[in-house]
Amino acid sequence: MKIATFNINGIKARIDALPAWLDAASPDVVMLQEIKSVDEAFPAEVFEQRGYNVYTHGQKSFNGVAVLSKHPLEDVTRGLPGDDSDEQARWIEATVIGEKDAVRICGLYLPNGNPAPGPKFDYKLAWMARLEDRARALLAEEIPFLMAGDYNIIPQAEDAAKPESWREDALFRPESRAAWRRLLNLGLTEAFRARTAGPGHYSFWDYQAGAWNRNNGIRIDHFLLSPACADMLRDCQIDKDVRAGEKPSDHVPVWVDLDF
DNA sequence: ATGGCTTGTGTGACAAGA
Repeated sequence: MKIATFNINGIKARIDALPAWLDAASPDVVMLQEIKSVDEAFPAEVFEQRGYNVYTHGQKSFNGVAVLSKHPLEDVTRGLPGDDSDEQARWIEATVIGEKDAVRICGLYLPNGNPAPGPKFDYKLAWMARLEDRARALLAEEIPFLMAGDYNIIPQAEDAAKPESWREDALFRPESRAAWRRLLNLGLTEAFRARTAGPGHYSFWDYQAGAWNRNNGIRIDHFLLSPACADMLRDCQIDKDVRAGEKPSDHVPVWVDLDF
């Protein structure tokens, strides 16, 4: 089962590039972030024509997440628990039934948090505390699960081409990385680092200042796997070449191949 | 980078992103 995450930076702007990647990569499931669309305006038919079931959790102008799945999903829920006043569309979860097992998949768009310090950074950290609570609850259910998406977290210095320039940034500040480590310390496995060591692996390159041409990137799109899900991991890759395509997103897809 | 680009909104510039 090939499961991908892709921050598309607007479904309207990616209406050619996203189907082109789907046709080339043919993932079974895709978690999308930053659809920047309300549910009614999401062009589901483009993906239904390609055999995908479409589940959206959108909002006007900003944020918005979705799941595309060749297998019908069960028990789809929208919104991260823990704050009924939070109106930002950043979380969707569902169950995928495989041949041997079922896996709970969570698609997330974690707040950027800049400028830090400030209210946006406070919101990021509060959101990460709710994420940790949700991970604990899923662990207690003892079902295999994964949490995938744009975490807006640079885990370590090796995950940035120029780590010194991110030192004060909400993506790399000590408080953000500590919250990330608390997730790992629950017993979750980061899929990419379970298979690939060393620097130079990125999932985002800014549109500005020739960041792509200079390979000035950061790795901020991640998969966290529960222990049972980590046992299913066969592969994890970053589709870097997508960044060189026609009218690309500033993020590229990351995917796992799971045996279930 | 005091943001050099790209989005959405909407038809003006601005807000937001990372």
